[in-house]
Amino acid sequence: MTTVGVPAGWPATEEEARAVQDRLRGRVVLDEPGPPPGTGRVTGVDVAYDDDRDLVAAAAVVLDAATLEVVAETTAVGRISFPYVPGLLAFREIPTVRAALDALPCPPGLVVCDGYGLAHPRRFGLASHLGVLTGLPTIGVAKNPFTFTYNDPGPGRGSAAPLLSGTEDVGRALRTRDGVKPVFVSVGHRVSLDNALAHTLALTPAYRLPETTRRADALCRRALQEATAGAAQEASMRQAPTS
DNA sequence: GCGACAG
DNA sequence: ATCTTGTCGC
Repeated sequence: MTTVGVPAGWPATEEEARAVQDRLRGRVVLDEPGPPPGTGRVTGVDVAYDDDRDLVAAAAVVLDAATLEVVAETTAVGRISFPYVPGLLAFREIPTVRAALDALPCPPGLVVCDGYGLAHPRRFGLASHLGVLTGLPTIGVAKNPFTFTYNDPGPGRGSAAPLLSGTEDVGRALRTRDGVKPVFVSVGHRVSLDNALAHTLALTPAYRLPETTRRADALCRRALQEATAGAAQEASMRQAPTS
């Protein structure tokens, strides 16, 4: 487990954060297809919070894209770097997620984020931001439609419908399991939408959510609990050093 | 101005 | 995200 602080120069206000998004937005690469689904590695990243203790834990789990078996996994714990503000999620998640990615013993391949990429008020969501900062191919798979609209996809797995920001097409509502609520897929960095959808389907042979996010979610929760337990133990040591 | 709003 | 028990169903 890695420990991280808030990076120097990290935005402290919403205004600064929006300015960063406007400045970095132009660096997103949208004209690359990205790695072919089912080959190489796919990495899930996710974060869990304890706002009261000002703790955040991130996990990165690398899967073999063909077998979906775990190849490597890391965690990182740090201080919360930004409040939750819709549209500014990346500033809350990225420092710890990057630390977890940096700690991996192997290249992550495609990174699957829990949230959005292009589908964002300024077209620069978490997946876009993480991709630009790391140079890695990224996609976003979100559980909720955020502020976007869509028509229900057909009932079968694989059915998809446009995710719309007004009249602008920013991603897809994708049914990953028969008769189950869709997930919301958008491109991040260096991956086409078709490839993002294919990867998402390849990662959902059994559940609504990609195996990558399921694994990363479980791991970061565990890491947060261990960090929380560690903090509690240190506190009791200070009160009763012999216990 | 008010409400909604990824995690 | 997180607080939280049981419960219906395959």
